[in-house]
Amino acid sequence: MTTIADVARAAGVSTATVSRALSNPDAVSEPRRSQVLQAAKALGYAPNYAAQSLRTTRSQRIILTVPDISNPFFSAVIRGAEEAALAARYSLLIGDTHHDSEREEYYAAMLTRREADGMIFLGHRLAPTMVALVAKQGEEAPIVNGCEFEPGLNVSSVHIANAVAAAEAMQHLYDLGHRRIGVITGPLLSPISRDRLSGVQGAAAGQRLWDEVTVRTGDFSVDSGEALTHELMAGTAPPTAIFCFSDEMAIGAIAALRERGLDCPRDVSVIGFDDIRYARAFHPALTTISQPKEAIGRKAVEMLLAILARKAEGLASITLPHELVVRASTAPPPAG
Amino acid sequence: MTTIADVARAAGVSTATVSRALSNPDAVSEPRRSQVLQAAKALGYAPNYAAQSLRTTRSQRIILTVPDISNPFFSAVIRGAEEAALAARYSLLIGDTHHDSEREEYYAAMLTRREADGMIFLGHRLAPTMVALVAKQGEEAPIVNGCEFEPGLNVSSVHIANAVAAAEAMQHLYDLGHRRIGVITGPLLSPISRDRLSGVQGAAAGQRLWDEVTVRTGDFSVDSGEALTHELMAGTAPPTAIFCFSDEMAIGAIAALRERGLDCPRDVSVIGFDDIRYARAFHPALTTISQPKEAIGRKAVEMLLAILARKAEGLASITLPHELVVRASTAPPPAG
DNA sequence: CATCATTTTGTAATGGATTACATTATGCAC
DNA sequence: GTGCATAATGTAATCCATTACAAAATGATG
Repeated sequence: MTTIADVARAAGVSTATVSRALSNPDAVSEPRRSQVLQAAKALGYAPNYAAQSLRTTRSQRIILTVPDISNPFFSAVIRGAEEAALAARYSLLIGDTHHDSEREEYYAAMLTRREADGMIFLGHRLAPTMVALVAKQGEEAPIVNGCEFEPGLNVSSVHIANAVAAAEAMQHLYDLGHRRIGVITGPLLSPISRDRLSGVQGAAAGQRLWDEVTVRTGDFSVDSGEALTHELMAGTAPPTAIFCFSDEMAIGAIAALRERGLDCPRDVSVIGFDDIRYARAFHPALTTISQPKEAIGRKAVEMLLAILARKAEGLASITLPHELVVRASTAPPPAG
Repeated sequence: MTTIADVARAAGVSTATVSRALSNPDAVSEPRRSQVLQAAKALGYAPNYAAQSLRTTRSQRIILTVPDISNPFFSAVIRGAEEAALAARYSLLIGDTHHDSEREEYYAAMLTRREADGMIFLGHRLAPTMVALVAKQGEEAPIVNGCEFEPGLNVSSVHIANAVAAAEAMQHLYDLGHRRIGVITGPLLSPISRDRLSGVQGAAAGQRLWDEVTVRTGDFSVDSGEALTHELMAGTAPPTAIFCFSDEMAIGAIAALRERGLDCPRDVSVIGFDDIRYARAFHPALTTISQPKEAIGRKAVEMLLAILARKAEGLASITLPHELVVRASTAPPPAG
């Protein structure tokens, strides 16, 4: 491995000059600078990452944990984060937690070991190590929550207005003429689900139709959407529309309807949440709440970088715009 | 930050003993060991990653580059890789290249800087830095290719038998009675596409029906599947079945058929490739070639670790089993 | 109890870059 | 040409853990 000393020797200067020529060019006179650059190039020199990181106490890394990396919603967020990180010459370390707290803790420990300068977590749970860090460092703690917003955690976050979005989804169904609506939420441990449910309640109450809403708790998966739709449709007076808190569950819901010989949207409307990559190509194309996924990822990184640069002013909770995208999976209820 | 010296002081031993107690417990007598462990715990000590990495010249990191992280095929591979890496106490640095060679080079440079011990790339192109590394280190170069297999690259790889799989897909269509078949490939720069196309040719020639095959070159995206299907169907004597080299293109193909008022599989059968997460839930559920995505990721990591441990014996090119999954998007051609 | 082998522990060098501080070179004014 | 401010460069300490080697402790043997 070529070291800075090799370059220094080749260029006939000190290691200090090499270091400066590379990382702070203005501090070196032109002739030296090109000498150094040339020597570095000739030797194929690249600064050793560990040494640099040890000396500067900066890793230029961000650790991002996701509950499930193969979920296209999360992977879109990751994509945005990666982009923003790259632009700032940071790199992303990705941890798939599989919703498992042991893994969450494992990744959290990376901050302690200074493997990363900061952490972004997409989820609603904070590993004990991180809670301790927040307790100690307060708003200086280099932690940002993406997608969710749990005030008790005391960390900055980026998300959409989940309650508002959910209310809009409901209102869309009411506007189409639906009265009996089934709602399939995500786990109620997550604020995302609770917020959306509040929005549902608000919208329903506004129409004096809360009695006509049936709520079931899913887990965001296709399977749970499918199973719970069967449950909803099996009752007397089944709903004419189903609002799922994720597109995956909406896909499951539509599959269940089909299994029961029902057509979406003719017999039952379905509305999803997220606007994942396949929402448009699916048949029927999903009506859904579009989340600015890439932007959430980008913004989360930017917020984290601001904290790291000590430019953040207190905790921030940023709300990004969502959008109701009406496609083919919703329609007026069948006559009668 | 607490350092090893703090722990040493607190435990009344030397730093060497602390280091040993932590990373090589057998080398330390029982009483000391517990002294040290207790002190470390009390102080909340965790070894500094950069220092450790600098000293040992091991980063315990693997860099994995993907052309598009939000593609569920790749994210499933990543998931498998992450798992295997974690099991070996390595962590994964993920780089989304957006198919962009500059980014490929950027991530490749991480190896040079020793930010990672090895690299796995899902794609068919090797950045110049990596090519140079392979030229220098030969089969010792810590690089593994996932999904594709390009012999000229001289790196080990994990993949399925693409030609065989493609031939099986064609044979499935022939068995159903199809004669005129449209094929939508991926970019022919990638060996994956070329191999699959060879399989198609083999199967068609075996039936003496190569004349009846129409090939179009896509880019694996939903959009290209859609556009090229329109092209295929616009001709005189359009195909009765379409084989797409990715599920995403198959989804696009089915959408195009629907736009033309055609039903899949009644009027035209469609078969995909990959068996992504949504293949099953899509309507009609996709007939496709299932790739062992997680296993590819896992295996790639294992191969890389073997190279790093100098346990690999020469270049390896591992073929994992695929499977034709027949679902609802294929059926016999319409009568007449 | 002396001797030697074996464990255990400590001392200090090491990995490679950055940077405070010291030194030397350069430029400008008179 | 001298003196002084400023720019450029160099010397060496530093970041923190690991580990070769040296030293000390322990135990076994006769």
